[in-house]
Amino acid sequence: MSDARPVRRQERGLRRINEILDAALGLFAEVGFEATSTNAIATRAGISPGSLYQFFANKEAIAEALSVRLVEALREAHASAFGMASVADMPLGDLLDRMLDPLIAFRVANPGAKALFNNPAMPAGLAAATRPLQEAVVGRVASVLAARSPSLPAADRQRSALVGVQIVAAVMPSIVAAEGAERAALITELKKAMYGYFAPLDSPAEHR
Amino acid sequence: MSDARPVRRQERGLRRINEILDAALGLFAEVGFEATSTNAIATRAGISPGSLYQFFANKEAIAEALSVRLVEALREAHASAFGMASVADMPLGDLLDRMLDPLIAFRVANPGAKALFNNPAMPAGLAAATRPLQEAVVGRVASVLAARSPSLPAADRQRSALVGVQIVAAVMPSIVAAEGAERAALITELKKAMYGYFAPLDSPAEHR
DNA sequence: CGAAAATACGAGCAGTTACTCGTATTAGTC
DNA sequence: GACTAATACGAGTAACTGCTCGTATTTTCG
Repeated sequence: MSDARPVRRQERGLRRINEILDAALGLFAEVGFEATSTNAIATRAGISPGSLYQFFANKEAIAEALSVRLVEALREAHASAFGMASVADMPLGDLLDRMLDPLIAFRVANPGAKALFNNPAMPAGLAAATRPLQEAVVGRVASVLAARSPSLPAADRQRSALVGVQIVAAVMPSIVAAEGAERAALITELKKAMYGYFAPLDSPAEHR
Repeated sequence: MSDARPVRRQERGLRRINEILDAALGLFAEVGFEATSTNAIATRAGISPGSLYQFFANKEAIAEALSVRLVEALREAHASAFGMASVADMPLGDLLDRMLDPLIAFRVANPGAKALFNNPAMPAGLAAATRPLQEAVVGRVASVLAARSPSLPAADRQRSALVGVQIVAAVMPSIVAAEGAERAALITELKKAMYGYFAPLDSPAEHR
């Protein structure tokens, strides 16, 4: 109802935006989305509360921007992992390695991402802000599934992708929290679970 | 540091405690733990904020008591489902049905339980309050695993139980949210995932 | 240079939160 | 019936929340 006028950002402003996003990501990692106050974000970013609101309309908008930044980063991580290789022809085990390893590396490197990813107890505002992220991830998995199992009905495919993503999301916090050998063991368990779930759905060429 | 003196509850008090717990469970289901205010719990329970604190030291203590109540209810649900039948000899598919069906029924009937169960984004206070619940559930699964696969090292068994519980916890909200055919389909998916994960660990008598 | 836009500040606002406290009522016990 | 402990009330408190606003500085650009 008021000004929809877009602001012409200068370089300084773009830098600030990134600093704010970094601060928010760190705080989300440490105390979660709800418990992170906008004043705390501003303080960690080294600016005043007023300045923060020069760049973001509200707290939810920060989560949204963060979500966009994460989709982008994840897209790149996966793109480099897949390269030109066709997703349809790979053995399932290799495919899981190629999809999960970058994702795990990403989550280990960005513990704050946890707050943004699909998890069952997401506060209302956050859920709205990260819906595109969730959909991007589930859609990505569904399209891989479509390539490998063209005979699977679309609804089943979508549901399987969702469940697969939820399983990964469920185990990921333990993986990120663990270290060394225990982390490796948990990663193995996750892959076993994913393999056990997807192998029966997979293209006949794959399993025995 | 102050009074550790236990209060001698009268019947009226015990009734109030249950009313408070019911109110809290309902609100947790509707808006989540963090967003539920203690004043709102008191109001729904039909008492004043002051009265609430006659029975619970703080908000976290309410979650704790609720957690205890849920462990109890769940224990009963599972006990009646198992009866005398030995957990060690059952086919894996049957075992999964017997463990998961009552759990799903319980969660559908108690949507508020969602806030109390293991989920990755649990606020700090709630996590502390419900740790016993998590441990009870994981321990239960681990002991079933121990009965069926005695050769599995204890550490592996514990880890597998944890991952199994996390998978269930991850898919459960979707199941509770869905209805009719979609819910049934999601339950099937969950069981497929659990079967795929546990079958390779299971006692040799079981698979093929 | 000079004006407009972008960036910056931080005290402060209205609202909410978990929780307290002084006081009143009710129930159990001798 | 009297004494004590349990239950009940609800206005109040201090802290904190997301966010605003008046004002000041810096940058861009003609």
